[in-house]
Amino acid sequence: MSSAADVTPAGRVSGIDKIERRRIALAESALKTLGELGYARTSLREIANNSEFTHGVVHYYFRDKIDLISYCVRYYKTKCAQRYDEVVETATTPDELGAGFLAKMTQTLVEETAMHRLWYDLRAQSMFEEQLRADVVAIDQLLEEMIWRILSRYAELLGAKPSVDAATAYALMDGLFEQAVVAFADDPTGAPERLVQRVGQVLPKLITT
Amino acid sequence: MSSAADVTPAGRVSGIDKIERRRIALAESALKTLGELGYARTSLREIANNSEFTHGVVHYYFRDKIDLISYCVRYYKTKCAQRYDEVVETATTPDELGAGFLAKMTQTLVEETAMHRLWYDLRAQSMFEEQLRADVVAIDQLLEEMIWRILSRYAELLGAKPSVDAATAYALMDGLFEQAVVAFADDPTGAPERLVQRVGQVLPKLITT
DNA sequence: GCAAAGTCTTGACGACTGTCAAAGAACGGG
DNA sequence: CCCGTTCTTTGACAGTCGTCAAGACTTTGC
Repeated sequence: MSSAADVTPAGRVSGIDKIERRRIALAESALKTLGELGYARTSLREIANNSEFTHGVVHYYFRDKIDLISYCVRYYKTKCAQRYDEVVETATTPDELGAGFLAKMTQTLVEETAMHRLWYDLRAQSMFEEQLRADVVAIDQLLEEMIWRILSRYAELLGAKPSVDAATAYALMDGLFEQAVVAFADDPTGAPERLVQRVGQVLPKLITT
Repeated sequence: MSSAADVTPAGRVSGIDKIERRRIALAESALKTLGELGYARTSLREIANNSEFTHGVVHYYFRDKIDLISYCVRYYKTKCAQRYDEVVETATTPDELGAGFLAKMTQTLVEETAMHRLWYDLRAQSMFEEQLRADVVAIDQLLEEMIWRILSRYAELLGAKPSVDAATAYALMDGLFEQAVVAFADDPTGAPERLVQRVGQVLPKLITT
């Protein structure tokens, strides 16, 4: 498992980078705990216990709990942004793009279940805690753009055009994905296959030839 | 404001009914607080404070916190089940059904924002707390059937058939609605209109003439 | 009208939370 | 090597949480 807190080849890190690396290391550890327990049940002490640090260190690098969570969310954002970009860039046929998209979708559903659970949790929490709202909105925007890149490229390869706007397309795909995440949490059996079947059902309806 | 704990005209209530009425009154009060604060920030004392009862009463009628929340969820379920049934039964043309559906959808978005926020919160929590899972799954099932009644009736009035299965249709509609609820929580301006526009965009694509 | 059952209030408990401050360790420049 | 800065540990704080129990009040059955 690679850590983002690796030192440079020179063995030294500049001061500002060092504290940034600590923050990243803490965020990664916190995300692991958050994904396991959810926002409500995760305490700073629990985060510290599941890491190599003590609970005092957390407060040395983050002003308070919201600051930490907020940082985690922003850090997480950078990871899921370009998850599908490779598929979009390499696919040369509609089928290839569709298959690649579905494959990546089920892969992330299975391999990063905890992160997705956490995302839907945090999005719900943002409706009650306005301090989370800005970060959540930003991630939603990012995901919407990602879906739009896929859909418009898919239409382009078919010599067609998307028949819905970006926000609608994202809401539809997200609805299917969240359903799969909830179902997967309840019983992993068959959830990925059902997701593939349903997305495959819907995707052709979102373009006009 | 009518309470579900009204006494019968005779002024007496049977023993079993009385405790059931208390539970309902407590659940309604709890739902108000839950919708305002969300699952994580709602304590039993807060529920009691926002009601006419003391915190001891809560524990007299409910074994523990999960028992109360679970009861609230089941109680809430019965209210949203037949929300759209009237529209389905009275509409005689596709446009009438579509318009009625959209009108009810935006109405409940605006008037019952808190309840919807709570629902998406609880569904997310159910992925971490398995005690909530059964109730959440039951409600999801109910909502899926509701959407299916609308869509299949809509298709019927058009002399057509739905082009997606019930689970897919529900996931799509739910994705659009959740997007609207989140957007509405952030900024109520225009969210209902955007929801109408998007659902109107999608609905025709879910049937094959 | 009295005893028994049911209902409610009050106060307490142990555990947990976020936050902070003071003491200690590690480190780097002089 | 030593001293000042940076980092870390530890322990404590005030508050809140869910839970429970002992007693007071109310209703019911006879």
